[in-house]
Amino acid sequence: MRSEDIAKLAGVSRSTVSRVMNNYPNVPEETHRKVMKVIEQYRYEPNTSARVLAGKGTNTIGLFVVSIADRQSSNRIYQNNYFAPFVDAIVDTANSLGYYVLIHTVYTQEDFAKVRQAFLQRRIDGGIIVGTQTNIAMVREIAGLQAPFILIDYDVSEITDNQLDQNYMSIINTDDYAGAKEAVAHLISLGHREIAMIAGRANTYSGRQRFQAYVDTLQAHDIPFKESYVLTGEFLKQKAYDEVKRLIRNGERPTAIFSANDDMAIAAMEALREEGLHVPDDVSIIGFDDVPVADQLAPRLTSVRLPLYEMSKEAVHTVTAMCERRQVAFHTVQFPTKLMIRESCKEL
Amino acid sequence: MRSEDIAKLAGVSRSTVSRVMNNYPNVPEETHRKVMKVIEQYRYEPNTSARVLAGKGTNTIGLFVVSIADRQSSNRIYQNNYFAPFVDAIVDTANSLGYYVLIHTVYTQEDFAKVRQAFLQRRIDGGIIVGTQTNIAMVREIAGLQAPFILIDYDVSEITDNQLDQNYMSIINTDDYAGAKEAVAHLISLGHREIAMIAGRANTYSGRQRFQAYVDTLQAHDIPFKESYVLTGEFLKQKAYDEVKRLIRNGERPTAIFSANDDMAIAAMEALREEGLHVPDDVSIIGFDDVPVADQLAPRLTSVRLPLYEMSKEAVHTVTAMCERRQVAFHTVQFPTKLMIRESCKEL
DNA sequence: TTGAAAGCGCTAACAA
DNA sequence: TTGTTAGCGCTTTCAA
Repeated sequence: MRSEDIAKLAGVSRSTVSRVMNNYPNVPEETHRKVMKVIEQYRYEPNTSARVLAGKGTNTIGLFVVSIADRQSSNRIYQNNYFAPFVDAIVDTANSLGYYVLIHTVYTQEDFAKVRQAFLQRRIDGGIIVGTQTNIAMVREIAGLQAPFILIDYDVSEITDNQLDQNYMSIINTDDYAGAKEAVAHLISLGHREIAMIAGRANTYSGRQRFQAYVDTLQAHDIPFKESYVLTGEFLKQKAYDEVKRLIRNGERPTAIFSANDDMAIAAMEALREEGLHVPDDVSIIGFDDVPVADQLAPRLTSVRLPLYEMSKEAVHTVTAMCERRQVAFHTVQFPTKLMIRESCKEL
Repeated sequence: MRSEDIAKLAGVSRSTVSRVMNNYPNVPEETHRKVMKVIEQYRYEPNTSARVLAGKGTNTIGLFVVSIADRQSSNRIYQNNYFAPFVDAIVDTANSLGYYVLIHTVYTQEDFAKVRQAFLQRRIDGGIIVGTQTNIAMVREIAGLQAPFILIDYDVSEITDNQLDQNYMSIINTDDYAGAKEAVAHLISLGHREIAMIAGRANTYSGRQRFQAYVDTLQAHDIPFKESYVLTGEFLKQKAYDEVKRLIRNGERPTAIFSANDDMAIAAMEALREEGLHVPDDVSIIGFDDVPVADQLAPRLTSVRLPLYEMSKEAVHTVTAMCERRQVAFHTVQFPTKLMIRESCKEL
């Protein structure tokens, strides 16, 4: 069924059908009703490709999830404790605004070609990129596409320093620094001074911020920084697990561990258990992200909550506003975190 | 940059550019190279809408997640322990086959209009629907769209009984009956005879199969069926929690509970704990789905594993094959389940 | 208020 | 082997 068919059935021209479909004001109510009746009767839906080709938007946004896990890893699909709620919230919000969401996962540098393609092939009006590792070349390229996009978790200063075209870009972050500071300060307030950290990837903004806050907060409380207490977890369960095992077997005995994300904290708990150490009696642990399961573990994990839903909503609202030219200025938001105190930390 | 621009730069016609882009055989290597060079230099990507309008496929499949949770529920996004791996696996598989995925969540009857729209507007070449509740009218309507689609978890006999057009349809299930039977038999083999069940929704195929297997297996072992032992959990955490509390407060004391999914099993564990009952010492529990967290709980949850990744792969391969006319026949597959024995069940 | 017609960027049948 | 040309189904300008 094409607009021409509807036009014939309603006794009008294709133009009028189009005007009705697009709610143009210069259609008398009578005509509108007449055409609408046929449209509904035949459940006519205009062909998206045709309307896009004729100049309309796609009403679709791209969601690109840059994953740190291997494509090969067979349990990769179980590693997205962090991303799933994002995807969920973004899809929902977009849907509720009448947008479709084209989703693509990115594992390799070559996969990035796919995000460029999606824009260049005009499959989407705008995009949201989550999980980006520092990659100014990539960001510059996307910025050059002149299509609206949002980066979630990216260093704003890197954009400004490199004088990128900011007209189509926005950045949404959480206040990772403040969140991490609060977490470490919490441990210190419980009497801990031997605090190890399982660090995230240094090539992500959040990874760097959380680590820097750890360093600074120790210093602010006159606690010496120990190199051996810094574990490189890279945000990966397995890495964290191995590092914690190594730490313990080296005879190190921190009384507390601050983990840059919950997945690693969970892996750490497992490693500690296997080494005969009890959480929180022997070692206190704080995670980051407050993934859904944090509250279902034994002991329930103390963690820094990120307002993922609000962030996703903001991302979708911003990108669609940009798509519709309702908003043009470069814009960055930083959402506050919240320390969720549960059972995994003990006062010394 | 349009194909015409490329044509000019390469000194050929648009047709030749098109032939190169589509890997037509009748282009001499020389010409191919010449054109390719310009294409790569300018990073030309053909406009998707134009090629679709000219008769090509969209290279996009729709993924429709029919959710049982409320759109309103603030913690809805945390309720998708089951769907997240599906989405993940489907997106990945599709991406690896060169397909994009358009994802949409469906909460209400009206939302179903969106899946029809996606097809009718020709946004997608085919679709996968997961989480469908029995809704023969809906299935009939989609079948009438003459576009390939896959139903995951749907009663095959309902399709055949209703004589639906099967030319564009396939169904992928797990052997829920066998899985549930194995789970209940496991409890019985541990000496349990007082076995309650938290049932899923009766309007889903898996919900019905799991329940029927419970009934049949009890009977096969001469264990009387007790109406009061059937809790209506509807696959929802909250419902299950409330029902378990009610059961216990009514003074009922089953020694084991078989739950139709893990989310409800987790809720049950919480409810039992609050009632002062210990798992597995006082009550044994088996879940279904084997969600990622099942292995991280305390005690680690015994559960029936579904091969989600394989199912997703199969779904994507089938739907793309149908889109490309490589496969046309109606086709249904049933994947085997596997009982993962962990710590939540005790021998009496 | 409405219709005719041009054009969006591509593919494919046809002709050369 | 290559180019010309006619659509694909819509929106929108222009003219009536």
